[in-house]
Amino acid sequence: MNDRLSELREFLGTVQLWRGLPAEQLDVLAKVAIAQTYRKGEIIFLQGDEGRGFFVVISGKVKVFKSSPEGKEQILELFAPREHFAEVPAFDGQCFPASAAALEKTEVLFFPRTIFLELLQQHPTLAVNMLAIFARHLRHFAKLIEDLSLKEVPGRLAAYLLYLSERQAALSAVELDMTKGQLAAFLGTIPETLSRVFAKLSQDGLISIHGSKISLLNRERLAGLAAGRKLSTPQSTNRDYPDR
Amino acid sequence: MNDRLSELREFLGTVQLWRGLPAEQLDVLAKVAIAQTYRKGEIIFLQGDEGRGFFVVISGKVKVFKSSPEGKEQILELFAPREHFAEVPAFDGQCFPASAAALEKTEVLFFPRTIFLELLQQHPTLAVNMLAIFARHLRHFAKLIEDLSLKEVPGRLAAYLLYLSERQAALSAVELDMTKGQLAAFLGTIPETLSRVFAKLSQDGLISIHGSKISLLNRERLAGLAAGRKLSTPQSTNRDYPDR
DNA sequence: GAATTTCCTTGACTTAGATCAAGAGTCTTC
DNA sequence: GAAGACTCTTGATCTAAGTCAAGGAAATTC
Repeated sequence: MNDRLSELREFLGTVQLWRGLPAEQLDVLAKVAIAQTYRKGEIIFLQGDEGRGFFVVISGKVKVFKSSPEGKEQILELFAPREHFAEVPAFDGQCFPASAAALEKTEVLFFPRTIFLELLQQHPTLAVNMLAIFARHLRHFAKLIEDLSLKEVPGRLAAYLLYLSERQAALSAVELDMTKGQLAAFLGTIPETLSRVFAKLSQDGLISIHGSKISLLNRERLAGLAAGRKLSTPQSTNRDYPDR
Repeated sequence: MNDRLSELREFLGTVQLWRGLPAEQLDVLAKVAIAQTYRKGEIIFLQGDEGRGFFVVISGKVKVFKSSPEGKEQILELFAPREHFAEVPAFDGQCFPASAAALEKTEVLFFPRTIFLELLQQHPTLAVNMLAIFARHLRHFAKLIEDLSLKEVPGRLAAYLLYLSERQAALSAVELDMTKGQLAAFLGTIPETLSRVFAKLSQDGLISIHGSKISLLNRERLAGLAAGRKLSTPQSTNRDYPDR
């Protein structure tokens, strides 16, 4: 019994948000945390639901996404163990701005809003942690908006592959960290289109594909694509942007 | 001399971010603030520039935007007097994630990063103000991503018109708060397309247009469009979203 | 108040990407 | 290890929206 609690406390100490919190507070958190388990595909909350608190992933993987009436889906972010999501509704008390679902069997800890707000009052360091987290999300969203609005699918895919290669510290080959269908929803497209784009990049010799392993054969051209240049046009010098 | 300073102090007191700050601190801020003036169309900073601080609008209007090598532009947010922008780079010290330009003759106050961070340390209330501001931006970005990825241009326009009508507390007619060209960039499209969509909605009897004044003739169908339903399909009942 | 610039609209055309449909792999699961 | 269920690919077609081009309406400037 005590074991489980101290184990939990230790886990909480490794979570970004609670960094710098004294041990007694971690104990309090460990006691109020509500463990939940979700099966693969199960919904955790829906856009518009009342935001009663937020979640920390213990194991598994969670997608936070928007969906349209026609069933198309846009993944906003993915969360792995030790990461947390739905902090915004926990903070401002308004409804969830997106939905969340488990991509595989997933365990999370749920923290009710009230405890979160109390701690935020008492520990200024928490507010700074929180600001850093929000700032990261804002940068990520700004990037996503740029991709959706200004880049074509090949550019988005190229950018993602280069990002993966950086994250995995692998120059020549990367391993996709989700299914291609999920990647499509993450890049703002559909599986059919993504499949064709993979085929195209492969044909043009930029990558080669072996299941979920992708070899990056020409980083330079991939980077060009990611920067918004089309495949056909090798390079174009800078140009003026007339004020719209 | 003293007049200008006290005027400035008073102005700063009305800015969201500094809310709750004691008068002496406002004085300090008034002294370190650097006033800047920009002509219509002038760039304030470019994406990638080092983020040395942030800005409060005194008068005029500012757009924060992303642009592609081909010259297409996506406006992320617009800022009016008393609002501030570029808080994220001021907070995390990294480069600006987007560019900013004046849409008309604009006066701003610039606050160097260092002062901002100092105050943040000393006044926990500031961190909470800041969190509220970040939370608002995050919700706005999430909405923009949803619009870009899941809605067509007519839906985005309808949503914007309804938003304006709410903000202006006007049921029957709204006044556009920017040029149609800017609105196009705000909605993730180009002037030609927006113009056609305006014409379409007008033909179909949803709105009528008199310059920058738009009468909303059928809020219900506008709301349907904004929710992602197509113009042709009058309504469709809820449906399952198979897990992708 | 004429002139120049900026902004908006309309038309003809092109295209990226979505949709629909049908197979082909892969992976579970009993 | 066969059955079923996902997941991915490929082809044919459609369409929303971007591009190019040109004319008209407003608004600024001198």
